[in-house]
Amino acid sequence: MDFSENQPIYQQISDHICNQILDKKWTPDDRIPSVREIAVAMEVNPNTAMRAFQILQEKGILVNKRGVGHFIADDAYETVLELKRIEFIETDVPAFIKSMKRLGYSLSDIKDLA
Amino acid sequence: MDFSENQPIYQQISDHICNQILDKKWTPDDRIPSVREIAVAMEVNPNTAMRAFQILQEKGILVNKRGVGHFIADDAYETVLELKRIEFIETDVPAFIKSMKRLGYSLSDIKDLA
Amino acid sequence: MDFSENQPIYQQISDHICNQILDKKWTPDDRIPSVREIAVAMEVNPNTAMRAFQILQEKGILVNKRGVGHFIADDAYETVLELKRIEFIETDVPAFIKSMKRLGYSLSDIKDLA
Amino acid sequence: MDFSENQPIYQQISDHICNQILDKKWTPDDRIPSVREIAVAMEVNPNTAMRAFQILQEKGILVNKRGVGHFIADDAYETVLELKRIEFIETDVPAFIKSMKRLGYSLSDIKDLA
DNA sequence: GTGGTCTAGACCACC
DNA sequence: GTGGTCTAGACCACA
Repeated sequence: MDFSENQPIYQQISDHICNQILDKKWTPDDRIPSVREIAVAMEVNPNTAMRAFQILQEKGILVNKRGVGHFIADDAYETVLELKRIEFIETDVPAFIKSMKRLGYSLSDIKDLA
Repeated sequence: MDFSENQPIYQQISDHICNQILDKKWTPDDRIPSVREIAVAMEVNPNTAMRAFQILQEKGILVNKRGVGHFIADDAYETVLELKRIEFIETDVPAFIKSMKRLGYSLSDIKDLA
Repeated sequence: MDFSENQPIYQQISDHICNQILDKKWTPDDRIPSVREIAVAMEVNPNTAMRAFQILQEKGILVNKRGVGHFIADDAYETVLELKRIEFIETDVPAFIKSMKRLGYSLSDIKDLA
Repeated sequence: MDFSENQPIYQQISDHICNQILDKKWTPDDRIPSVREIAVAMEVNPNTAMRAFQILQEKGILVNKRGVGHFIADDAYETVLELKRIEFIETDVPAFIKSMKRLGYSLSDIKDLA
């Protein structure tokens, strides 16, 4: 895992976890590697890893059993999908369409590019 | 004009100017409001507004006549269009397609939404 | 039984037991479920359940007959009542009154809510 | 300002700020002392102070102007009041009433104590 | 072993 | 000057 510069690392980590869930690589009740394990694996400070976990916990995507570890929440897939879809539909798509039109492209042009 | 949090303000300003040019609201030889005017109008630090201008000047989109003001360059439209198109094709489109697929949408879904 | 996040689980367990006593659901000489039983029932680490028992034992609310189990002490009800009343009067009530006033409520408002 | 032990410092700080707002000592558009200033004044690490600020920012109680500082949001008073009231009514009051009854007290007893 | 909090100090981008 | 991110390392409570 290597990190881009324009986004805080903790956010990239939490996005990565969301993607794992969307791709069904991690499913409910799976135990996530501990803060320390992730920190070592990603060559990152434990605090940074922790922060990623906390974000997801607040959104109800991860669940924390104290003294035990972090787990994928039961409805994590649905939650992530909904959150990301809302963001996509309400933010990404309009922005994309807007700059597409401004640059003189149409959806069929995009189709050809994809 | 209100600013998003994920992007530096000076970039949002310079993007805004580019968009004005793309939308043909500002055309070559138009005099652009002075740094101070912009700063006041946008409730922004003059340094910030200045920085936006400098970026555009370096790219040849604005030209500066000392003691007079900033003006839209002759080939500003073409320059902006090319720059933005490259960024769009190489960065925005792939990213858009990627998250589109991950969320289970297709281009025809986007068509319906647009 | 589900646990809140702001308090250690062992304390929540021992509070729970105290409440059973106050509500007269458990009375002197009743044998309390074994540590293992409680641990399984509450989906908790046996160490955690054990710790709850020890606290109550130190306060003279439970008594331990080795090899047999834990039992409610003779004067458990009185002991619990006194301990909890002190805490209530000296800590809970002042804190409650303070935030009540800050939020613009009076005791008669509370009466209506209750 | 001295801190209790049972609660994280960053939470006590953010509660303190909320109380300042409830008590109308800080009003909308007031600039809050910078992270560093607070850190020095409270003899706390800047990171800890920062965390308190972020919590309030997420709740819309503080607003951050980048490179400038943190400010009390326009509707901070209403927001805080509502948040705290909900917590009070839905959590604190029922818990208080419950243990009050369990300990054999009534609201008129509380009145005498207050 | 786990998470959680806190410190100290550095570095950066932004205004 | 401001906030924001990150590291390194310590310490603690909890299970």
